[in-house]
Amino acid sequence: MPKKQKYPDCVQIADLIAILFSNCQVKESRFVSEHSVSVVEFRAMRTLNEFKQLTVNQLADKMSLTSSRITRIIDGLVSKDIVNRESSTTDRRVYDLSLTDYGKNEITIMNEDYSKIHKEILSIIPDEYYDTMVEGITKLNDAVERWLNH
Amino acid sequence: MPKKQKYPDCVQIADLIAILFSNCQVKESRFVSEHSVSVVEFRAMRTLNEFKQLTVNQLADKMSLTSSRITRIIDGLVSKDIVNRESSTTDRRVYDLSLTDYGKNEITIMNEDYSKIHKEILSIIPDEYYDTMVEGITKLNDAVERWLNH
DNA sequence: ATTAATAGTTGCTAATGTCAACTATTGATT
DNA sequence: AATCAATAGTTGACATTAGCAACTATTAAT
Repeated sequence: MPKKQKYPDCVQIADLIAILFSNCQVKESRFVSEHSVSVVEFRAMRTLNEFKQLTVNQLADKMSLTSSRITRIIDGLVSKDIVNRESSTTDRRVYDLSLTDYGKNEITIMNEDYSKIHKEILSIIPDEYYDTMVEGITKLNDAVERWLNH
Repeated sequence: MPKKQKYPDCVQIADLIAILFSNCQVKESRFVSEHSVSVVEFRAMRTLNEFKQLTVNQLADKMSLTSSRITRIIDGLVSKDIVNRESSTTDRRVYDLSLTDYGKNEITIMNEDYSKIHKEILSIIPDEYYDTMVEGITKLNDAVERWLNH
């Protein structure tokens, strides 16, 4: 049997993704505006919290930004005492970046708040649909990621 | 029976949405880089294509931007002969914005291409999961929208 | 007729981001 | 060991995206 696609145009889903994307942008900026960091700073903090310690280039890679941009972002976070920037002991060209104790505390609070917002957002979805939703979004994300890597 | 939520923390889904959001950003900018417009310009063109004719304030509202920003965006699109900016006949303070024939042609081509990319992205998802995915994303989007409007 | 409100534009500023040139250090080659 | 190439991060110059406040022109209200 020849392969036949059920939904040939994908116009509906393309629109849907575009709208979701735009709404999430508004959501993100509204969230950070209630804390004392910016959208990128929050992203950098989350990344550093996940990987514990990264070099400038590694963080640039994780965040899909240039090392130059990372320098500036980290400058800001160091001045707020959120990030430690220490010269590597094995290679003096390298800087090891990690969260300070204060930074760890801040990101924990923000993550809790971030989850709380999503809990609030998702509270209107009945429990029995939750798995369907997670599955749907996971599939979409897998598909987008695969496309981005060719 | 007291209400009991099945997934109290929403940490997983919050992370998932954050990752999807970031991936979609990369996807959008890669898409527009293959055409001669920017991400916002594409968004403005799509909005004008959907509503046919809008004033500056109406477009600002649809795009969640300030009228000041819209002026600049439209300046660019007018200079590329994509948008018509005509003084309203009923109220001389108002400008009616609409796509030119060239603009309509361009957005049609871009939309086809945009759908093609999503078709490509979604081609790895088996047909039987497609509905689940659309449903999941729709539910998430409804929830985000409801949260944004308090 | 005067005052209020509205629609859009412009100047200024901030945040986000890239690229190219630079410094300092490390690795490779003869 | 000395030189050259590669790598890591920073800095300067610039572009884009965006908001706010002040402004002009027009319309609505008293």
